[in-house]
Amino acid sequence: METMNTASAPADEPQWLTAEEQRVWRAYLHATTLLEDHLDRQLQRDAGMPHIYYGLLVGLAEAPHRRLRMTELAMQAKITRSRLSHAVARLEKSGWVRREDCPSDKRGQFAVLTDAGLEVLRRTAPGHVSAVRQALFDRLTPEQQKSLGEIMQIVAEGLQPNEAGADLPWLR
Amino acid sequence: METMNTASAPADEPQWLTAEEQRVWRAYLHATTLLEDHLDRQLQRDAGMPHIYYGLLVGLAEAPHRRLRMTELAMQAKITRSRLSHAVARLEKSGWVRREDCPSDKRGQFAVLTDAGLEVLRRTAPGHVSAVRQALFDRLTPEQQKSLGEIMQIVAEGLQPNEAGADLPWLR
DNA sequence: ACCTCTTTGTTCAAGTTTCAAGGACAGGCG
DNA sequence: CGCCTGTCCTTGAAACTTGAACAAAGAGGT
Repeated sequence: METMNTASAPADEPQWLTAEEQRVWRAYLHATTLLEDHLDRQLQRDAGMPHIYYGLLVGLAEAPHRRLRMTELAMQAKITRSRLSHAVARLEKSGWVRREDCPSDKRGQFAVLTDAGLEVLRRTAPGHVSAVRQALFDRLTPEQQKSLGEIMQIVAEGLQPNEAGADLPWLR
Repeated sequence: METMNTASAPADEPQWLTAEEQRVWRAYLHATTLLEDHLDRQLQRDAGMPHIYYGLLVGLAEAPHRRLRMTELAMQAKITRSRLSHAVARLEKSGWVRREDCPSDKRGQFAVLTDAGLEVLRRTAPGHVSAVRQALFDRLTPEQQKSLGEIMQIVAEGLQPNEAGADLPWLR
């Protein structure tokens, strides 16, 4: 719990955000929560499921044979296996996903997108894409889009549990 | 989905995201969910509350007399009044916030940051700021930080029902 | 005063997420 | 084989979120 700052900041003083950094951080928080809420409501209304569940169906739709091992699906969606377990149970109840045993590993389960699941995607994808466009891409210049992609790529890599050579000094 | 259109902008065909846009969008989704999870866990561990609750305390700490009307606090945090009601109930149970009646409007309630609440903030803010730095600012160039701020500002404004000291003539 | 519409904040029920715990299998090693 | 140890996934309870419905009080108009 000690800070090891020695250079520009006093040893035990935290490095507060500058005024400019605060503006950026708040804008980030506002934009991300507003957008997430917006898309959640859009999908709940039009597809009957929250945004993250929709993302699961998309992940399955793009996978070979429309199926993925639970762990793979969880990693792709950046959620815990526990959360995925509950989510798939719900999607199964809705008839959009079905579970299948893995023949080669008896612990394993496949999540498989059903025809009904694919149909839901087909029906709701245009509206969702449109919502994303309206909220994000339509408002940004090509340069901003490019910049956003780079920035988010960097941030995501930095937080990936077991990737990238992030051996930064672990000061807190 | 197959049915691909050949023209650039057919009237009734959805405008799918380009490959580049998809990359940006996925990077955005991954980065934001990873960062949100990361900060949620950091604060749950160090402060005993989720990120959004922490934001409520910060909002109160910065308000005059460390107090805000429920609706104002909800707007500032970009959450519904219902959610805020539950959150404040929980924060009250933890002793970090207290409710007070509004004298001028008998329906109204103030959420007031207690001394214990301020103390929690004082104790945990450095660690949180540090976490934000490590995950975000330390990884971006000054130009990227600036760009991120602009982009998020635009997105937030686009989704805000209506804000910014806007006294615009609203045609009804 | 009266009536109506809006605002404020809460509550209920249903749904979702988290964390800790656990069952079942796989892989390696003596 | 028997015994670890790690991986895969599920479960249950508690915490959190959501949307609709609600009571109470303000705000205006007539």
